[in-house]
Amino acid sequence: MAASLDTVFSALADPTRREILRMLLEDDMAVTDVAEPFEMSLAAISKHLVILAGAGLITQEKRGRVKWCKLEPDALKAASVWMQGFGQFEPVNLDAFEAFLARELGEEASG
Amino acid sequence: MAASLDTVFSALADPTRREILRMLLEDDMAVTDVAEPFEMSLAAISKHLVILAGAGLITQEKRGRVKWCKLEPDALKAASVWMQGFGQFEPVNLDAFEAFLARELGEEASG
DNA sequence: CCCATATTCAACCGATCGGTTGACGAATGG
DNA sequence: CCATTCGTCAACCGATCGGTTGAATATGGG
Repeated sequence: MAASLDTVFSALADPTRREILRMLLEDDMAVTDVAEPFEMSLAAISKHLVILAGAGLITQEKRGRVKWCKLEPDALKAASVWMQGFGQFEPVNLDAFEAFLARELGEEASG
Repeated sequence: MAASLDTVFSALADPTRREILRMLLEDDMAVTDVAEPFEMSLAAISKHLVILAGAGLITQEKRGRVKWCKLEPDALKAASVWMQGFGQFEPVNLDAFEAFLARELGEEASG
């Protein structure tokens, strides 16, 4: 479950895989539907999905013939925390602070 | 300067390079000193440093014979922002909020 | 000047990566 | 039952990766 920083960062290093994550942000998808917009084989996409699952960034559940892919954003947490360790060098980081507040408060207001 | 997400994430995917960044968090270092704690050749470390510089995560400045390596934490910003796009799925993320506040306020208090 | 130090370059190596293709297995439905 | 759809497996390919070694290129100091 808790994948290493190695696997998470290397999973994120490929633009196809990042695009897949972005697509899954909107909704869960079947493997075939994930592959559709890409100009590469289904097998290639299937491999990318295995790598994303190995990094914990998605989970896959088979229902009938169809394997559904679901984003698991929590897997980014360890990587994010690691990166935050370097943020202390930024003078105040007001931008990030405001973005953070806007997101949290916006969520509270609308949820 | 502004490196791609590809180069940043793949630079971060290697544990040796992450350890180098961690070392540079404490202070600027010469190439030879960066290499010292690792059980691999100087040339290998030199290559790692080139990759980190290519990703914008460090800069290197030659003074005399010695090439100094300096952390550039801002290079993590784009990657961090990209990752934050997935954070909205986390219910409230109080942990991150508190960590953020602690860091920012702690800096203000001690600075 | 000459030698030591600091770092990179160049060639090489085996392993992994990202892709292909074709065969295969598993579930669906007329 | 049989054709079809969904997805993976296996073998293969060229390219890139992470490492080595040895030579080359500065630079500094006595």
